[in-house]
Amino acid sequence: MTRRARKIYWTLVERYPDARCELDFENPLQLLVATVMSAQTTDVRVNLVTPAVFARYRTAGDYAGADRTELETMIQSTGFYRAKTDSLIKLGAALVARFGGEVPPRLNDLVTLPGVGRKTANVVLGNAFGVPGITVDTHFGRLARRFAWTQEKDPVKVEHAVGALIPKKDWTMLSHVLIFHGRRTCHSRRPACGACPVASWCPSYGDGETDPVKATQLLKYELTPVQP
DNA sequence: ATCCCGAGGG
DNA sequence: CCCTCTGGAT
Repeated sequence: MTRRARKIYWTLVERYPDARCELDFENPLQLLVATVMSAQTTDVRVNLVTPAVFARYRTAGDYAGADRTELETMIQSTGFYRAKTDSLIKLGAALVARFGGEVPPRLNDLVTLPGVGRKTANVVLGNAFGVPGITVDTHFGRLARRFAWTQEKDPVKVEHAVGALIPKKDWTMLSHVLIFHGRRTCHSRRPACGACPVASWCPSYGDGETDPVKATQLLKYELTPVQP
């Protein structure tokens, strides 16, 4: 179990050498804001609006005192913009009120912030503070189940199960490569098994949910097919 | 139509 | 467990 998991992990690391956090940021606050905005949209789209947002709002207090309409307009193209604006304003206020305007480098503190769930918290910990964290998004959860690392759906249980298989120092990179793999190859509906570098170790290969032949035809990236 | 590196609320 | 929030790309 552990051996297979690590083999899959290292193979994916080689397959996605560019796997990393793709949100532009210079400090924890910027990453936190960008990550809150990234829900149900793409990093490319978030990076399109953050320059203007970061120029206008530089401190937690700036977000707390933001003009709602102005901020909504700036982040409108990222979707869910009313909920996100609401979160960012409350988030700024909470940072000022409870953490001296700084982003707390602890999971238990981060998840108490408005608009910050466990996934967002671990992104900030891993990429702004260098604290190893597993970010269980929809891709990560799906792949953890396909690889039979766990059948749990509760993100916390998934974290614990996978964390026991992969060394802690690799948790952040593991999150990135699984998410890359989920987006670029092992899609939810039509996984491109014909181009999957870990198909030979995948317990779900050919189980009916996957569609190797047709999925291969949908491949948009130049990946070398691997026969199991 | 379906999906996107979610979170909060019922 | 369910639902809602939203624009943009494919």
